[in-house]
Amino acid sequence: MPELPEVEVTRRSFADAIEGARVEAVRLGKPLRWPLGIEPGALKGQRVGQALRRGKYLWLPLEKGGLLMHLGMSGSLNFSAASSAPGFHDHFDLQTDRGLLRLTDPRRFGAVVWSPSLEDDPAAKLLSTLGLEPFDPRFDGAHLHAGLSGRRVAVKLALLAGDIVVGAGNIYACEALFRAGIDPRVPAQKVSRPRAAKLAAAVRGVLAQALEAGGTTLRDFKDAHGVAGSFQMQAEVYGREGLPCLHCGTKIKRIVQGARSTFFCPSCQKR
DNA sequence: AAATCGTCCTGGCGGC
DNA sequence: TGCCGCCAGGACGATT
Repeated sequence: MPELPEVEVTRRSFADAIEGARVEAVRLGKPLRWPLGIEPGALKGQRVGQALRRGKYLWLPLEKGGLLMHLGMSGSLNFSAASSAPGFHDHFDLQTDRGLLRLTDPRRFGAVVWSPSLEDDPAAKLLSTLGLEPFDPRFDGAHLHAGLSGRRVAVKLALLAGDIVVGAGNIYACEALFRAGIDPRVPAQKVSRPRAAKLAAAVRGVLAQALEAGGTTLRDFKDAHGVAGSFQMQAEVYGREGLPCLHCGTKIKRIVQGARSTFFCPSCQKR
């Protein structure tokens, strides 16, 4: 599932190659999460700018507005000089004079939405609830602690909500909580200031490490050149139910929080 | 305001 | 072996 590292790895893998390209054609496949919001033909002839990332969204600027893209659960973007016939799960093609940018997304939770700018709807609305970027210097223990305060939900769910800090989805939230030694079930408001600082550092650390590993590839994820990530090899708790904790040997436990699996070590992670 | 729940979708897997 | 049913999972939008 593309989380921040996967989206950033994707961005880096095609941003330079596509910048300055001119749109030649747009092809839509099956409907994605939201409609494109503009007549595809209207994009023709426009130059592509520098791709940006905000949270798990990508913003591909065009001369008039731009495209806000989300990879959803199973999406990946591919950019190749040679164009090819679309496959069954290819639902958005941006043909340019430098190559074809294609969104492949079997589950179609992803989206490509045209917006007149990042400051106008629909992009502004979609981005308005997002918390700080994890590598923003303002994201620290104080910020995280303030964000967690007054919330009775489990700290794991507060992290996943993305309104305090963006980018940590299910895998990295589990990993960060393990690194910080915090039980994922602890009510958010019960996380002390020092532990919040530890957790903030853990979130940054795990996302940075995943970025270096090219992201996590469980099934579908590939960067824009088809390269898979390898962070799944370094995960300490995610997907390791029943296996011994790499630190203490206790069996890793799996519970369900907010209809999602949480993996944690009952010994290393305290309330 | 915060929390909960429904919703979207389909490959893959467990069960029989 | 083949079919069926269930589930994961990001995040919005509605509801309580």
